[in-house]
Amino acid sequence: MMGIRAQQKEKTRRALVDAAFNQLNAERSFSSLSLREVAREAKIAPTSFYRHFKDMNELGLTMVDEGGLTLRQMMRKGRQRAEAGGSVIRISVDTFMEVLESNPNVFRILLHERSGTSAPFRAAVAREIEHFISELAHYTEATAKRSPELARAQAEALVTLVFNAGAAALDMKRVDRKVLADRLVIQLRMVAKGSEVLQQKMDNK
Amino acid sequence: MMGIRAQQKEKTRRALVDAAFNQLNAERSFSSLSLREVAREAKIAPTSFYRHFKDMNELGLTMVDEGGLTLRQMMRKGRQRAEAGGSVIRISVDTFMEVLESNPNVFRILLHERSGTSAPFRAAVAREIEHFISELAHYTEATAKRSPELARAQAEALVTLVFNAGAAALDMKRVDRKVLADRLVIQLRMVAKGSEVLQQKMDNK
DNA sequence: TAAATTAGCGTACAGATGTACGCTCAAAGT
DNA sequence: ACTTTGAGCGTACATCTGTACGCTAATTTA
Repeated sequence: MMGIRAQQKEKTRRALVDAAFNQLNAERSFSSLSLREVAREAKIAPTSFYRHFKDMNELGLTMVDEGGLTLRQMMRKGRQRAEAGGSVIRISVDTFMEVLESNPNVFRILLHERSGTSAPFRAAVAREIEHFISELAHYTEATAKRSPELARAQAEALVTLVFNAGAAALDMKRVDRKVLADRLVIQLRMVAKGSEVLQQKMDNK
Repeated sequence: MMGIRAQQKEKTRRALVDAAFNQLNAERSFSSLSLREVAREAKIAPTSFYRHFKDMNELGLTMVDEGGLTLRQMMRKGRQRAEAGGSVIRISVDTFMEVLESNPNVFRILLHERSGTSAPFRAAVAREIEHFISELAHYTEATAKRSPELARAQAEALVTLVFNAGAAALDMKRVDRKVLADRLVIQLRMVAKGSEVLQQKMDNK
């Protein structure tokens, strides 16, 4: 059990993480946040920040980790829904858009820092997305009988398209997001179909 | 003809733009540059910056415009090469990678600010990339007999995959870039093939 | 030739930033 | 009951930022 002291500390730590997440929006990226701003939002003195994180970088990596968690929860949710039958692609896109909508700032940090300026950040995000890709590749290899190379390329393309659409969707109105999602589904079908054809060509040689 | 005075002014202006481009690298994005840093690099006093640009934002938009120019030159080059025959996809990817390698910082600002925090920047980059997409869609619609909607979705997917690979390639060694380019070609073929199949299905109804 | 324009500079200032240091005082450990 | 620990605070400082203001000197215009 956690002592009173540890509980309070955890609470403040969360306040810091939440404060950082809350300051993110279309016009504000993590790297533009200052330590003092975050501390201010979390209602602690700037210098108290150091009781919890070595620096802003460490806070950021914590946030990316939480993003990874969200991604994995999303995968589980998608898989569950897919079991009930229906178009896997459609279900996945809908699930993605739902999760995106209810955790915009989690995706903001993932999508932005993916091509950000901090190498550790990029690596951390890449690692999380890699999970996604390799799981998808494995799944495709097994169920759709693709060669490992093709499965990998296909998975990568799918994930690229999905995340890219996600970044675009973040600051859209619901209506536009719907259009985007529909087009995304078509694009994913292109990749899936095309991959199938390429695989057939290889098999016939 | 340009007077001595106007010439010198233009020279300094270029020095500022070049200074900004030169400060960009994997660890340094445009938005992290300060007016003073740029002025320092260009060897002028900070306050002289204002003789050329209203603020850093205006400098940045100028840089994005130059990026658009590079993109259009690239398209022209790709088209010329493609006329000589061969795989359009392969030729396009190779051209892209070449241009990327010789103008890394131009692509840095385009690729980074595409998902950056400044709305005007995002709009400017989006406009440049939109050229790309619509030209490609038009081309595909004409030569491969696609419906406008499918051509558009296909072009968007292709461009997304290419630019995404470009962002990843920026900070890779030559060898890794080769692997990436080969995989990109496969992915683009998937999209092209898949689009073809989808179009056929539509036509047969 | 005289007057007007202007690119570039130096000084100056208010505001923000990260963080070092030492204090307090409630909780945990003994 | 005592000592130790440590989360949070306030003060302080050096550094950086954007930019206002006024000057100079060379070019352009009249």
